[in-house]
Amino acid sequence: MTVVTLPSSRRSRPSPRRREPEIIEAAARVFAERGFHGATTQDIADVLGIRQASLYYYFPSKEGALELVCLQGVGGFFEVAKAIASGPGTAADKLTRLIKSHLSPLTDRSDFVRVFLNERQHLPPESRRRIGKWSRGLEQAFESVLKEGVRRGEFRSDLDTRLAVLGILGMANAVANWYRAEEVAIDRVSAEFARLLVAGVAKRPKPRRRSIAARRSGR
Amino acid sequence: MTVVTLPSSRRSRPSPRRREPEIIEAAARVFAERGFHGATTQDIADVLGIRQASLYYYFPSKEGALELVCLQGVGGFFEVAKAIASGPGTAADKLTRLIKSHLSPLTDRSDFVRVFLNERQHLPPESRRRIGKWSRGLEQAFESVLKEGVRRGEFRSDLDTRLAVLGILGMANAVANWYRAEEVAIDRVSAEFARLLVAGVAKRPKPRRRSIAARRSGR
DNA sequence: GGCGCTGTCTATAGCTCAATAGGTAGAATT
DNA sequence: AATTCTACCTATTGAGCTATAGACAGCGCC
Repeated sequence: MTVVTLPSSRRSRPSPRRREPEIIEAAARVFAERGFHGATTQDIADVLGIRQASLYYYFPSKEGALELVCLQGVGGFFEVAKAIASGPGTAADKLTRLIKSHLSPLTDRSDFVRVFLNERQHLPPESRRRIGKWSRGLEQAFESVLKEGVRRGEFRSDLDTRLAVLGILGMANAVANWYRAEEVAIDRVSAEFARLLVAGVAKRPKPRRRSIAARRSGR
Repeated sequence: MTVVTLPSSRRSRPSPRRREPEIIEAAARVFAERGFHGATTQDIADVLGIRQASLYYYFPSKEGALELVCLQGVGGFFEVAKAIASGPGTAADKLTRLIKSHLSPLTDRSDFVRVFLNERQHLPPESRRRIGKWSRGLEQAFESVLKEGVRRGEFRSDLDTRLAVLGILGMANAVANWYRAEEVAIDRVSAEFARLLVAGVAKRPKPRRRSIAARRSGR
Protein backbone atom coordinates (compact mmCIF):
# COMPACT_ATOMS: atom_id res chain seq x y z
CA MET A 1 0.00 0.00 0.00
CA THR A 2 1.43 3.22 -1.05
CA VAL A 3 1.65 5.96 1.40
CA VAL A 4 0.18 9.10 0.10
CA THR A 5 3.17 10.73 -1.52
CA LEU A 6 2.94 14.20 -0.20
CA PRO A 7 1.03 15.95 -2.94
CA SER A 8 1.98 19.27 -1.54
CA SER A 9 5.27 18.24 -0.14
CA ARG A 10 7.64 20.82 1.19
CA ARG A 11 10.41 18.67 -0.20
CA SER A 12 8.97 18.72 -3.67
CA ARG A 13 10.77 20.60 -6.40
CA PRO A 14 12.12 23.66 -4.67
CA SER A 15 10.85 26.26 -7.09
CA PRO A 16 10.60 26.14 -10.82
CA ARG A 17 11.52 29.78 -11.39
CA ARG A 18 10.96 29.55 -15.08
CA ARG A 19 12.26 32.97 -15.89
CA GLU A 20 15.43 32.67 -13.84
CA PRO A 21 17.80 32.53 -16.82
CA GLU A 22 16.24 35.65 -18.21
CA ILE A 23 16.56 37.44 -14.88
CA ILE A 24 20.21 36.51 -14.44
CA GLU A 25 20.97 37.65 -17.94
CA ALA A 26 19.45 41.03 -17.23
CA ALA A 27 21.55 41.27 -14.08
CA ALA A 28 24.65 40.38 -16.07
CA ARG A 29 23.93 43.07 -18.60
CA VAL A 30 23.40 45.75 -15.99
CA PHE A 31 26.38 44.74 -13.86
CA ALA A 32 28.59 44.63 -16.94
CA GLU A 33 27.52 48.08 -18.02
CA ARG A 34 27.52 49.98 -14.75
CA GLY A 35 29.59 47.86 -12.41
CA PHE A 36 28.18 46.10 -9.37
CA HIS A 37 28.03 49.08 -7.05
CA GLY A 38 27.07 51.45 -9.83
CA ALA A 39 24.07 49.32 -10.75
CA THR A 40 20.82 49.34 -8.84
CA THR A 41 18.28 46.59 -8.56
CA GLN A 42 15.92 49.09 -10.11
CA ASP A 43 18.08 49.10 -13.25
CA ILE A 44 17.74 45.33 -13.51
CA ALA A 45 14.00 45.49 -13.00
CA ASP A 46 13.72 48.14 -15.72
CA VAL A 47 15.40 45.86 -18.24
CA LEU A 48 12.87 43.17 -17.46
CA GLY A 49 9.85 45.43 -17.21
CA ILE A 50 8.95 44.32 -13.71
CA ARG A 51 9.03 45.98 -10.30
CA GLN A 52 12.20 46.21 -8.29
CA ALA A 53 10.87 44.19 -5.38
CA SER A 54 9.81 41.35 -7.66
CA LEU A 55 13.43 40.48 -8.28
CA TYR A 56 13.72 39.11 -4.77
CA TYR A 57 11.57 36.22 -5.80
CA TYR A 58 14.53 35.09 -7.90
CA PHE A 59 17.57 35.96 -5.83
CA PRO A 60 18.05 36.51 -2.11
CA SER A 61 20.17 39.65 -2.40
CA LYS A 62 22.03 41.80 -4.86
CA GLU A 63 25.24 40.06 -3.93
CA GLY A 64 23.55 36.73 -4.51
CA ALA A 65 22.71 37.85 -8.02
CA LEU A 66 26.33 38.81 -8.58
CA GLU A 67 27.45 35.38 -7.53
CA LEU A 68 25.05 33.70 -9.92
CA VAL A 69 26.31 35.85 -12.76
CA CYS A 70 29.94 35.20 -11.90
CA LEU A 71 29.38 31.47 -11.73
CA GLN A 72 28.01 31.51 -15.25
CA GLY A 73 30.93 33.67 -16.25
CA VAL A 74 33.45 30.96 -15.55
CA GLY A 75 31.15 28.02 -16.12
CA GLY A 76 32.91 25.18 -17.86
CA PHE A 77 35.93 27.27 -18.74
CA PHE A 78 38.31 25.55 -16.48
CA GLU A 79 37.33 22.01 -17.39
CA VAL A 80 37.85 22.68 -21.06
CA ALA A 81 41.19 24.32 -20.40
CA LYS A 82 42.34 21.41 -18.31
CA ALA A 83 41.32 18.96 -20.98
CA ILE A 84 43.30 20.84 -23.59
CA ALA A 85 46.35 21.17 -21.36
CA SER A 86 46.51 17.48 -20.56
CA GLY A 87 45.52 16.37 -24.04
CA PRO A 88 47.64 15.61 -27.08
CA GLY A 89 49.51 17.99 -29.36
CA THR A 90 52.54 20.20 -29.34
CA ALA A 91 52.73 22.92 -26.73
CA ALA A 92 52.34 25.57 -29.41
CA ASP A 93 49.25 23.84 -30.68
CA LYS A 94 47.78 23.54 -27.22
CA LEU A 95 48.48 27.16 -26.44
CA THR A 96 46.68 28.15 -29.60
CA ARG A 97 43.69 26.05 -28.67
CA LEU A 98 43.70 27.36 -25.11
CA ILE A 99 43.51 30.90 -26.38
CA LYS A 100 40.75 30.08 -28.81
CA SER A 101 38.66 28.35 -26.19
CA HIS A 102 39.35 31.09 -23.69
CA LEU A 103 38.00 33.75 -26.00
CA SER A 104 35.15 31.86 -27.57
CA PRO A 105 32.57 32.56 -24.83
CA LEU A 106 32.80 36.23 -25.64
CA THR A 107 30.61 35.79 -28.68
CA ASP A 108 27.49 35.01 -26.72
CA ARG A 109 28.28 35.49 -23.06
CA SER A 110 30.43 38.56 -22.93
CA ASP A 111 28.38 40.20 -20.21
CA PHE A 112 28.88 37.26 -17.90
CA VAL A 113 32.58 37.18 -18.62
CA ARG A 114 33.01 40.89 -18.07
CA VAL A 115 31.20 40.72 -14.77
CA PHE A 116 33.33 37.82 -13.67
CA LEU A 117 36.52 39.60 -14.65
CA ASN A 118 35.74 43.05 -13.33
CA GLU A 119 33.27 42.61 -10.49
CA ARG A 120 34.18 39.39 -8.77
CA GLN A 121 36.27 41.38 -6.33
CA HIS A 122 33.05 42.74 -4.85
CA LEU A 123 31.73 39.33 -3.88
CA PRO A 124 31.61 38.52 -0.21
CA PRO A 125 34.87 36.83 0.81
CA GLU A 126 33.46 33.34 0.93
CA SER A 127 32.05 33.13 -2.55
CA ARG A 128 35.02 35.02 -3.88
CA ARG A 129 37.34 32.35 -2.67
CA ARG A 130 35.10 29.66 -4.06
CA ILE A 131 35.19 31.31 -7.46
CA GLY A 132 38.86 32.19 -7.18
CA LYS A 133 39.70 28.52 -7.41
CA TRP A 134 38.41 28.43 -10.95
CA SER A 135 40.73 31.27 -11.88
CA ARG A 136 43.76 29.68 -10.40
CA GLY A 137 42.96 26.42 -12.10
CA LEU A 138 42.85 28.24 -15.40
CA GLU A 139 46.19 29.88 -14.78
CA GLN A 140 47.65 26.51 -14.01
CA ALA A 141 46.38 25.04 -17.24
CA PHE A 142 48.14 27.76 -19.17
CA GLU A 143 51.29 27.51 -17.12
CA SER A 144 51.53 23.76 -17.46
CA VAL A 145 51.43 24.10 -21.21
CA LEU A 146 54.12 26.75 -21.16
CA LYS A 147 56.31 24.63 -18.93
CA GLU A 148 55.78 21.68 -21.16
CA GLY A 149 56.84 23.79 -24.12
CA VAL A 150 60.00 24.83 -22.36
CA ARG A 151 60.76 21.27 -21.32
CA ARG A 152 60.31 20.01 -24.84
CA GLY A 153 62.46 22.72 -26.30
CA GLU A 154 59.64 24.31 -28.22
CA PHE A 155 59.75 27.46 -26.13
CA ARG A 156 62.61 29.61 -24.90
CA SER A 157 64.35 27.98 -21.99
CA ASP A 158 64.68 31.26 -20.14
CA LEU A 159 60.97 32.03 -20.40
CA ASP A 160 59.46 33.21 -17.14
CA THR A 161 56.38 31.07 -17.36
CA ARG A 162 54.58 32.85 -14.54
CA LEU A 163 54.95 36.23 -16.15
CA ALA A 164 54.06 34.82 -19.52
CA VAL A 165 50.83 33.38 -18.15
CA LEU A 166 49.88 36.67 -16.59
CA GLY A 167 50.69 38.46 -19.81
CA ILE A 168 48.71 36.06 -21.95
CA LEU A 169 45.68 36.21 -19.70
CA GLY A 170 45.92 39.96 -19.49
CA MET A 171 45.93 40.24 -23.23
CA ALA A 172 43.08 37.78 -23.61
CA ASN A 173 40.89 39.08 -20.83
CA ALA A 174 41.11 42.63 -22.04
CA VAL A 175 39.28 41.57 -25.18
CA ALA A 176 36.03 41.49 -23.24
CA ASN A 177 36.29 45.22 -22.74
CA TRP A 178 36.69 46.31 -26.34
CA TYR A 179 35.48 43.60 -28.63
CA ARG A 180 32.00 45.06 -28.93
CA ALA A 181 33.28 48.49 -29.84
CA GLU A 182 35.82 47.22 -32.32
CA GLU A 183 34.04 45.51 -35.11
CA VAL A 184 35.91 42.29 -35.36
CA ALA A 185 35.07 38.63 -35.11
CA ILE A 186 36.38 36.73 -32.13
CA ASP A 187 37.94 34.08 -34.33
CA ARG A 188 40.11 36.67 -35.95
CA VAL A 189 41.24 37.96 -32.59
CA SER A 190 42.01 34.47 -31.35
CA ALA A 191 44.01 33.69 -34.43
CA GLU A 192 46.05 36.88 -34.35
CA PHE A 193 46.73 36.69 -30.63
CA ALA A 194 47.63 33.02 -30.74
CA ARG A 195 50.07 33.62 -33.54
CA LEU A 196 51.62 36.59 -31.76
CA LEU A 197 51.94 34.79 -28.46
CA VAL A 198 53.22 31.52 -29.82
CA ALA A 199 55.89 33.39 -31.74
CA GLY A 200 56.61 35.36 -28.60
CA VAL A 201 57.38 32.37 -26.42
CA ALA A 202 58.90 30.20 -29.13
CA LYS A 203 62.55 29.41 -29.23
CA ARG A 204 64.18 31.68 -31.75
CA PRO A 205 65.70 29.98 -34.74
CA LYS A 206 69.19 30.43 -33.39
CA PRO A 207 70.14 26.76 -33.48
CA ARG A 208 70.31 25.61 -37.05
CA ARG A 209 70.13 22.07 -35.89
CA ARG A 210 66.92 20.28 -36.55
CA SER A 211 67.31 18.17 -33.49
CA ILE A 212 64.86 19.63 -31.05
CA ALA A 213 61.56 19.33 -32.79
CA ALA A 214 62.33 15.84 -33.91
CA ARG A 215 63.45 14.85 -30.48
CA ARG A 216 60.02 14.36 -29.04
CA SER A 217 59.49 11.19 -27.14
CA GLY A 218 58.63 8.03 -29.00
CA ARG A 219 59.21 7.39 -32.63
CA MET B 1 57.64 74.87 1.13
CA THR B 2 57.50 78.39 2.41
CA VAL B 3 55.79 80.70 0.06
CA VAL B 4 57.56 83.72 -1.22
CA THR B 5 55.28 86.57 -0.40
CA LEU B 6 54.40 88.66 -3.33
CA PRO B 7 55.07 92.27 -2.38
CA SER B 8 52.04 94.15 -3.48
CA SER B 9 49.31 91.97 -4.70
CA ARG B 10 45.98 91.21 -3.14
CA ARG B 11 45.42 88.95 -6.13
CA SER B 12 48.26 86.74 -5.04
CA ARG B 13 47.20 83.15 -4.62
CA PRO B 14 48.75 82.50 -1.27
CA SER B 15 49.07 78.82 -0.63
CA PRO B 16 45.75 77.35 -1.30
CA ARG B 17 45.15 73.77 -0.50
CA ARG B 18 48.57 72.73 0.67
CA ARG B 19 47.46 69.22 1.48
CA GLU B 20 45.72 68.65 -1.83
CA PRO B 21 48.26 66.14 -3.13
CA GLU B 22 47.85 64.13 0.03
CA ILE B 23 44.08 64.22 -0.24
CA ILE B 24 44.06 63.11 -3.86
CA GLU B 25 46.43 60.31 -3.08
CA ALA B 26 44.09 59.06 -0.39
CA ALA B 27 41.22 59.19 -2.84
CA ALA B 28 43.28 57.26 -5.38
CA ARG B 29 44.05 54.58 -2.85
CA VAL B 30 40.44 54.15 -1.81
CA PHE B 31 39.06 54.25 -5.35
CA ALA B 32 41.66 51.73 -6.48
CA GLU B 33 40.82 49.37 -3.66
CA ARG B 34 37.03 49.53 -3.62
CA GLY B 35 36.09 50.98 -6.97
CA PHE B 36 34.49 54.38 -7.39
CA HIS B 37 30.95 53.42 -6.46
CA GLY B 38 32.10 50.98 -3.81
CA ALA B 39 34.08 53.67 -2.05
CA THR B 40 32.56 56.29 0.23
CA THR B 41 33.85 59.72 0.99
CA GLN B 42 33.95 58.52 4.58
CA ASP B 43 36.52 55.91 3.56
CA ILE B 44 38.74 58.63 2.14
CA ALA B 45 38.35 60.77 5.23
CA ASP B 46 39.29 57.81 7.42
CA VAL B 47 42.56 57.37 5.59
CA LEU B 48 43.40 61.00 6.23
CA GLY B 49 42.10 61.15 9.76
CA ILE B 50 39.74 64.00 9.08
CA ARG B 51 35.95 64.36 8.92
CA GLN B 52 34.00 63.38 5.86
CA ALA B 53 32.63 66.86 5.26
CA SER B 54 36.10 68.39 5.40
CA LEU B 55 36.97 66.77 2.11
CA TYR B 56 34.70 69.19 0.31
CA TYR B 57 37.18 71.90 1.03
CA TYR B 58 39.45 70.15 -1.46
CA PHE B 59 37.13 68.86 -4.14
CA PRO B 60 33.66 69.91 -5.24
CA SER B 61 32.18 66.43 -5.49
CA LYS B 62 33.08 62.79 -5.40
CA GLU B 63 33.10 62.74 -9.17
CA GLY B 64 35.40 65.73 -9.15
CA ALA B 65 37.83 63.78 -7.01
CA LEU B 66 37.68 60.90 -9.47
CA GLU B 67 38.55 63.22 -12.29
CA LEU B 68 41.55 64.61 -10.43
CA VAL B 69 42.79 61.10 -9.75
CA CYS B 70 42.29 60.02 -13.34
CA LEU B 71 44.13 63.05 -14.66
CA GLN B 72 47.15 62.16 -12.57
CA GLY B 73 46.78 58.58 -13.75
CA VAL B 74 47.56 59.51 -17.33
CA GLY B 75 49.64 62.56 -16.60
CA GLY B 76 52.59 62.85 -18.93
CA PHE B 77 52.16 59.35 -20.30
CA PHE B 78 51.08 60.38 -23.68
CA GLU B 79 53.76 63.00 -24.26
CA VAL B 80 56.49 60.55 -23.41
CA ALA B 81 54.98 57.91 -25.67
CA LYS B 82 54.71 60.35 -28.53
CA ALA B 83 58.33 61.39 -28.11
CA ILE B 84 59.47 57.79 -28.24
CA ALA B 85 57.32 56.99 -31.24
CA SER B 86 58.57 59.88 -33.30
CA GLY B 87 62.15 59.59 -32.10
CA PRO B 88 65.05 57.61 -33.45
CA GLY B 89 65.67 53.89 -33.34
CA THR B 90 64.41 50.69 -34.87
CA ALA B 91 60.75 49.84 -34.45
CA ALA B 92 61.62 46.94 -32.19
CA ASP B 93 63.69 49.21 -30.05
CA LYS B 94 60.98 51.81 -29.85
CA LEU B 95 58.38 49.22 -28.97
CA THR B 96 60.57 48.02 -26.15
CA ARG B 97 60.98 51.53 -24.85
CA LEU B 98 57.27 52.23 -25.18
CA ILE B 99 56.48 49.23 -23.04
CA LYS B 100 59.06 50.16 -20.44
CA SER B 101 57.81 53.71 -20.17
CA HIS B 102 54.21 52.53 -20.13
CA LEU B 103 54.82 50.29 -17.15
CA SER B 104 57.23 52.44 -15.21
CA PRO B 105 54.61 54.58 -13.43
CA LEU B 106 53.36 51.47 -11.70
CA THR B 107 56.22 51.53 -9.25
CA ASP B 108 55.08 54.67 -7.52
CA ARG B 109 51.68 55.58 -8.89
CA SER B 110 49.89 52.31 -9.31
CA ASP B 111 46.78 53.50 -7.52
CA PHE B 112 46.34 56.37 -9.92
CA VAL B 113 46.89 54.12 -12.89
CA ARG B 114 44.46 51.51 -11.65
CA VAL B 115 41.80 54.11 -11.07
CA PHE B 116 42.32 55.54 -14.50
CA LEU B 117 42.12 52.12 -16.12
CA ASN B 118 39.21 50.70 -14.18
CA GLU B 119 37.09 53.62 -13.03
CA ARG B 120 37.30 56.22 -15.74
CA GLN B 121 34.12 54.81 -17.22
CA HIS B 122 32.25 56.24 -14.24
CA LEU B 123 33.24 59.79 -14.98
CA PRO B 124 30.54 62.14 -16.20
CA PRO B 125 30.47 62.06 -20.01
CA GLU B 126 32.23 65.34 -20.48
CA SER B 127 35.36 64.67 -18.47
CA ARG B 128 35.40 61.13 -19.77
CA ARG B 129 35.72 62.35 -23.29
CA ARG B 130 38.37 64.82 -22.28
CA ILE B 131 40.41 62.05 -20.71
CA GLY B 132 39.62 59.61 -23.48
CA LYS B 133 41.72 61.69 -25.83
CA TRP B 134 44.83 60.82 -23.87
CA SER B 135 44.06 57.14 -24.27
CA ARG B 136 43.56 57.36 -27.96
CA GLY B 137 46.76 59.30 -28.35
CA LEU B 138 48.59 56.57 -26.56
CA GLU B 139 47.11 53.91 -28.78
CA GLN B 140 48.20 55.88 -31.79
CA ALA B 141 51.76 56.11 -30.54
CA PHE B 142 51.91 52.34 -30.27
CA GLU B 143 50.21 51.80 -33.58
CA SER B 144 52.47 54.18 -35.44
CA VAL B 145 55.49 52.26 -34.22
CA LEU B 146 53.96 48.97 -35.29
CA LYS B 147 53.13 50.34 -38.72
CA GLU B 148 56.60 51.69 -39.06
CA GLY B 149 57.97 48.27 -38.20
CA VAL B 150 55.84 46.66 -40.86
CA ARG B 151 56.83 49.25 -43.42
CA ARG B 152 60.49 48.76 -42.70
CA GLY B 153 60.23 45.01 -42.91
CA GLU B 154 61.08 44.51 -39.26
CA PHE B 155 57.65 43.18 -38.42
CA ARG B 156 55.38 40.69 -40.16
CA SER B 157 53.72 42.26 -43.15
CA ASP B 158 50.40 40.62 -42.39
CA LEU B 159 50.32 41.92 -38.84
CA ASP B 160 46.97 43.40 -37.86
CA THR B 161 48.37 46.46 -36.18
CA ARG B 162 45.10 47.45 -34.58
CA LEU B 163 44.64 44.11 -32.89
CA ALA B 164 48.28 44.03 -31.92
CA VAL B 165 47.98 47.40 -30.21
CA LEU B 166 44.94 46.28 -28.29
CA GLY B 167 46.70 43.09 -27.31
CA ILE B 168 49.84 44.84 -26.18
CA LEU B 169 47.96 47.40 -24.14
CA GLY B 170 45.75 44.69 -22.66
CA MET B 171 48.79 42.76 -21.55
CA ALA B 172 50.51 45.84 -20.18
CA ASN B 173 47.51 47.37 -18.46
CA ALA B 174 46.65 44.17 -16.67
CA VAL B 175 49.93 44.44 -14.81
CA ALA B 176 48.43 47.13 -12.60
CA ASN B 177 46.02 44.57 -11.21
CA TRP B 178 48.49 41.93 -10.12
CA TYR B 179 51.91 43.42 -9.77
CA ARG B 180 51.50 44.10 -6.06
CA ALA B 181 50.40 40.58 -5.30
CA GLU B 182 53.09 38.96 -7.40
CA GLU B 183 56.42 39.86 -5.95
CA VAL B 184 58.28 41.02 -8.96
CA ALA B 185 60.03 44.19 -10.01
CA ILE B 186 58.47 46.22 -12.77
CA ASP B 187 61.69 46.25 -14.75
CA ARG B 188 61.62 42.52 -14.96
CA VAL B 189 58.06 42.54 -16.20
CA SER B 190 58.84 45.19 -18.79
CA ALA B 191 61.81 43.26 -20.04
CA GLU B 192 59.99 39.95 -20.31
CA PHE B 193 56.92 41.46 -21.95
CA ALA B 194 58.94 43.53 -24.37
CA ARG B 195 60.91 40.51 -25.42
CA LEU B 196 57.79 38.41 -25.84
CA LEU B 197 55.93 41.03 -27.81
CA VAL B 198 58.79 42.05 -30.05
CA ALA B 199 59.34 38.42 -30.94
CA GLY B 200 55.62 38.10 -31.46
CA VAL B 201 55.33 40.80 -34.05
CA ALA B 202 58.73 40.31 -35.66
CA LYS B 203 59.15 38.89 -39.08
CA ARG B 204 59.81 35.24 -38.57
CA PRO B 205 63.35 34.09 -39.03
CA LYS B 206 65.97 36.33 -40.42
CA PRO B 207 66.03 34.83 -43.86
CA ARG B 208 69.71 34.21 -44.04
CA ARG B 209 69.50 30.46 -43.66
CA ARG B 210 66.92 27.85 -44.19
CA SER B 211 65.26 27.05 -40.95
CA ILE B 212 62.73 24.53 -39.91
CA ALA B 213 60.09 27.00 -38.91
CA ALA B 214 60.36 28.89 -42.14
CA ARG B 215 57.93 26.83 -44.10
CA ARG B 216 55.19 27.50 -41.57
CA SER B 217 54.74 31.11 -42.47
CA GLY B 218 54.06 32.39 -45.90
CA ARG B 219 56.40 31.59 -48.67
C1' DG C 1 -15.31 24.91 -6.39
C1' DG C 2 -12.21 25.15 -2.88
C1' DC C 3 -6.88 24.95 -2.42
C1' DG C 4 -2.32 25.75 -3.02
C1' DC C 5 1.32 27.37 -5.85
C1' DT C 6 3.72 30.70 -8.88
C1' DG C 7 4.84 35.15 -10.03
C1' DT C 8 3.80 39.49 -9.61
C1' DC C 9 2.25 43.68 -7.20
C1' DT C 10 2.02 47.89 -3.51
C1' DA C 11 3.89 50.01 0.30
C1' DT C 12 7.29 51.06 3.30
C1' DA C 13 10.93 50.37 6.74
C1' DG C 14 15.52 51.33 7.64
C1' DC C 15 19.77 52.69 6.37
C1' DT C 16 23.70 54.83 3.95
C1' DC C 17 25.61 58.37 1.74
C1' DA C 18 26.80 62.83 -0.77
C1' DA C 19 26.56 67.37 -0.10
C1' DT C 20 25.34 71.92 2.30
C1' DA C 21 25.31 75.39 6.03
C1' DG C 22 27.46 77.64 9.19
C1' DG C 23 30.86 77.93 12.91
C1' DT C 24 35.80 78.61 14.64
C1' DA C 25 40.81 78.09 16.14
C1' DG C 26 44.93 79.70 14.88
C1' DA C 27 48.32 81.40 11.65
C1' DA C 28 49.44 85.05 8.54
C1' DT C 29 48.99 89.60 7.02
C1' DT C 30 48.37 94.52 7.58
C1' DA D 1 45.56 94.93 17.44
C1' DA D 2 42.50 94.07 14.09
C1' DT D 3 41.54 91.58 10.04
C1' DT D 4 41.80 87.96 6.78
C1' DC D 5 42.44 83.46 5.30
C1' DT D 6 43.24 78.48 5.76
C1' DA D 7 41.78 74.31 7.18
C1' DC D 8 39.27 72.16 9.56
C1' DC D 9 34.86 71.18 12.59
C1' DT D 10 29.54 69.89 13.93
C1' DA D 11 25.06 69.15 12.51
C1' DT D 12 21.80 68.09 9.27
C1' DT D 13 19.18 67.51 5.06
C1' DG D 14 17.40 64.95 1.55
C1' DA D 15 17.84 61.61 -1.83
C1' DG D 16 18.40 56.95 -3.15
C1' DC D 17 18.87 52.30 -2.22
C1' DT D 18 18.22 47.34 -0.49
C1' DA D 19 15.25 44.38 1.46
C1' DT D 20 10.90 42.89 3.85
C1' DA D 21 5.82 42.36 4.50
C1' DG D 22 1.82 41.24 2.86
C1' DA D 23 -1.88 41.16 -0.75
C1' DC D 24 -3.68 38.91 -4.79
C1' DA D 25 -4.56 37.34 -9.66
C1' DG D 26 -4.38 33.45 -12.48
C1' DC D 27 -3.75 28.63 -13.05
C1' DG D 28 -3.74 23.60 -12.49
C1' DC D 29 -5.51 19.95 -9.57
C1' DC D 30 -8.16 16.78 -6.87
